Amino acid sequence: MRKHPILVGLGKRIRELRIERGWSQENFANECGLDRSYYGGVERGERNVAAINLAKVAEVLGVRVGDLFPD
Amino acid sequence: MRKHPILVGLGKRIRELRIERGWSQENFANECGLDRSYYGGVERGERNVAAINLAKVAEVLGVRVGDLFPD
DNA sequence: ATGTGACTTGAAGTCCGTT
DNA sequence: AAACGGACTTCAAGTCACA
Repeated sequence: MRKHPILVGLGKRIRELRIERGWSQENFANECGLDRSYYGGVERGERNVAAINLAKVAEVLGVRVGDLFPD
Repeated sequence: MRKHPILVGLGKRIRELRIERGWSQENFANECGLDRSYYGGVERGERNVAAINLAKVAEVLGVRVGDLFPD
């Protein structure tokens, strides 16, 4: 599987924000309209997630898409 | 899914930044390691570009990935 | 130099399950 | 609650010819 550093950083950041908000992966994934299995892979940095799904995640988290990427 | 507003906004922003730097689509795409035709589609909002390609574009533009998304 | 349509291939994304 | 797998279907990635 792929573990591109960009994706790992992205996954870690999203996970942080989700946990801050007290969501489970499963509930959060459902809220975003994503499959729980797929979403788990995103947090683990194994999925090269595309822009529209990034936008969905950012919206549910209540942040801008840019905030999903670590500096 | 094609011409999604998120993608159109993203493409416009990327185009702005590219033109500011005086690149042609073709030269810029090559610099990013992308095909010019594919890249053109990104600027037109016709491609749901994924995180790794966003990272390539941001790097060549010298901005953070978050800066590619309009507020 | 860019827009566009058509195309193939590999990965994105879904749906079920078990650990 | 989360990781992980199999078996799918859909779409992003990447390329080309032509306008």
